[in-house]
Amino acid sequence: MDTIHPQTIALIRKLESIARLAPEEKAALQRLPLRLKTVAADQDIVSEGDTPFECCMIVEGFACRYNLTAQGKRQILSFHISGDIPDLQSLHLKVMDHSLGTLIPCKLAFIQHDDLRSLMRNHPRLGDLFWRDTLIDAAVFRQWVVNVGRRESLTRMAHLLCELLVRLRAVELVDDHAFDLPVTQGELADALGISNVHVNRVLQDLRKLGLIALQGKALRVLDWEGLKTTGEFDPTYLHLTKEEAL
Amino acid sequence: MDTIHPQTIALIRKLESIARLAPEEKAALQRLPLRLKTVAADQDIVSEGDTPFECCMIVEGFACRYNLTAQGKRQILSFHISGDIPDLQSLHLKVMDHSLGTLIPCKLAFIQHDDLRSLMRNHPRLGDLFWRDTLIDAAVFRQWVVNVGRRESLTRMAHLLCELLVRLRAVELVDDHAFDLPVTQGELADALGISNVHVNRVLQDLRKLGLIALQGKALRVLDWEGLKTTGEFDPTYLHLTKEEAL
DNA sequence: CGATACGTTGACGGAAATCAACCCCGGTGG
DNA sequence: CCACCGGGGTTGATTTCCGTCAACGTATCG
Repeated sequence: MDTIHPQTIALIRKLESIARLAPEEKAALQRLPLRLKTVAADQDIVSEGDTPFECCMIVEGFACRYNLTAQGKRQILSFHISGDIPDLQSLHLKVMDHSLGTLIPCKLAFIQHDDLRSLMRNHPRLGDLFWRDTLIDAAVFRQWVVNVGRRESLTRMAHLLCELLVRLRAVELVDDHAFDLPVTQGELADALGISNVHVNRVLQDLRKLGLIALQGKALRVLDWEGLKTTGEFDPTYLHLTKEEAL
Repeated sequence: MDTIHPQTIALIRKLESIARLAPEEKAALQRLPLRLKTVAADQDIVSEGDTPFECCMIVEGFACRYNLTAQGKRQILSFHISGDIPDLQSLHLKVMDHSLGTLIPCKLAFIQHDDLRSLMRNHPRLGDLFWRDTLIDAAVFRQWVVNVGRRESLTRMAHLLCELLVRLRAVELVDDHAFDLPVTQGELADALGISNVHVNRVLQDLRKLGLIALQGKALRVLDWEGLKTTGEFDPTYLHLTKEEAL
């Protein structure tokens, strides 16, 4: 019951990227009861219409939230990485209005709503912090609205890559501007609201501009300043504590 | 200090559309200290980069949150109506990552962060309710991502009109499928990520299909079922307590 | 009553979708 | 061991939706 769970390291690292944690808060997080699960690629973790009684923390892997239109088109709403709790909103919104699925095999840790609630009762600052986390979530959605609504496809792609780099770096998954991008071009297309064919062309353009190198799933940003400029990227909306200028 | 403020009626009505309120909670809301202000059309209430110390409640009028791209294009992120507190997120996100502005002259009521915090301390259920409100906010952003990313312009417009009708009806601003839409076509364009010329054509298409009547700012939905169908509209994401089927 | 903002219409152009091959590569099974 | 298969990536040809430009109509207001 009071076991310390190493899987919470990812969560703590993520939360520390958006706020300070007191030692006793970290300890309380580490004692959260977890239900561990490994899930294959392309599986729903939670589906639209579900009424979950627990939240899902990504320990390792790559997941996304998405919606399907009546025409059967998919729009990916956000990508999620180690330390994220993508369905934290289910604490206060009973019915899922979108789905959460894996993109590659994932290690997950489920946390009961009740356990989260008592944690927040005992540690009000953690309650505020989780609220803050969902607010940052919303800020990211806002940027995505701008991205798909008002930016041309090259800018869109650059912006997405910038966001991923900064978020991955915050949880130490970036090695000198290089990181793993384990998604298909079709999935990028569904995130950016463009076609998979066009994703291919835009990625080539970014390569020709000398901004990125991409071989297989290995992405290296060759010109960070240039990528930020073409992506019109300003990390303010991620509300990180240490401004990761770099 | 313990004055009862009639301006909170709008807020209470809005909160009651997404949860039940206990009498003492309503009373506490009515005693919130307010700073009233009237603002002309097309004025920023809060601007990107600001660090507000208070939140803004719309008593009457029509406002929007928006962002500007490097190319000077505007993307409207959400519309806000009577009872909304569009910048509630500033409680936990110090820096505004977008702007909040009026679309028509508005009556506003500002509430100090500190007053909100003590309100939530004394009434934890209200704290949860405000959190819930920001989560619904995020759900609306998600739908907008889908709308702008994966729907064609006619569907997009229909979806937006459906959302506005349901939200306005929840605060009793709809009279038998008719309501005031006090925004220009250019503003609709900035919300939908299309051009103002195209907005004009899409609105004409909706009229030709017999779905809406629009003269000046007066919008009447002639075929609600038809509009919902062409807009692929499912109100679940608004998380209203009484499902406004109608 | 002119100034100005908003709405409407038509002509034209362009960014990206769609369609259709084809390639490459890893996995599987005969 | 190699043939087959299928998913993902790449490329070119064609189409389409929507943007841009430009002109004109209309309404509101100081």
